[in-house]
Amino acid sequence: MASATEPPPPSPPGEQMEELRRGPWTVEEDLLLVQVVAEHGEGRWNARASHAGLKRSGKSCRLRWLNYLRPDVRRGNITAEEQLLILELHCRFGNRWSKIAQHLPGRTDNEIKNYWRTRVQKHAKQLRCDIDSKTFQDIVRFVWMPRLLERIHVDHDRTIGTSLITASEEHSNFTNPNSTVVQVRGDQRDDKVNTETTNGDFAIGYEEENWDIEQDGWTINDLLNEYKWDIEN
DNA sequence: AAATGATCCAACCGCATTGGA
DNA sequence: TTCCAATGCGGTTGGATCATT
Repeated sequence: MASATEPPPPSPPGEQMEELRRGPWTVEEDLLLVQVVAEHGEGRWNARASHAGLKRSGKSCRLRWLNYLRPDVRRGNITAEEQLLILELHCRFGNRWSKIAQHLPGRTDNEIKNYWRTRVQKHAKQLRCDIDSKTFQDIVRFVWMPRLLERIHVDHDRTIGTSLITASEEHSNFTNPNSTVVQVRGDQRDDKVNTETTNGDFAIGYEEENWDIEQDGWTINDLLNEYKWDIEN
């Protein structure tokens, strides 16, 4: 936390009264913050802010550091593995974002929260069910999570180059060799979802998914019942 | 090409908790 | 024990960007 060489106490009264800056951070501000944290470490954010000459609240500095400037912060798309972990952990911890973030190195609570709100809640909305409902929890458990597992499996095979079959074949065989259910679902969804790419692979990306199940004549119960039946047999 | 709507995400806000004086 | 500043956390907002019409 605080280093031996502490910055001087907060600025004089005149300066304290100065209006604090808000909104997006500039490159210059980022550099100042990085520099002051490198010199004095994290914590005591109000002192750090004034020491660096930043017209920002300590709170704002802390948030900027933790969510953006920290060297170990991981940026870019949430991977299938991470998605799966988030779904699992959310089952266990609920909206305890910081708790969930502890299990995803480099990901911030803010990022996970945003992921949940934008992607997961969107699906609940599309399915016209409450995100906290048993129905949606079942969909997550029995449909979404198996599909993520499947995707991880496919990606893994593709990466190590041992799979000679196409992802589309894999897609229908993985969860249950006797099952065609997942494949049927995939085929029935929007073109954007499981579009076959030029190399014959399936783009099963979550980002492209669009669960217009009811639009395709499938109700939530149809989906759950059939999928439950399928995994039980 | 312009207008409009949808989506994403950085940043803010308010409340709760912690820890030191 | 009480007070208060710092910190942590979850919810919310607003602007930028992308997609669609």
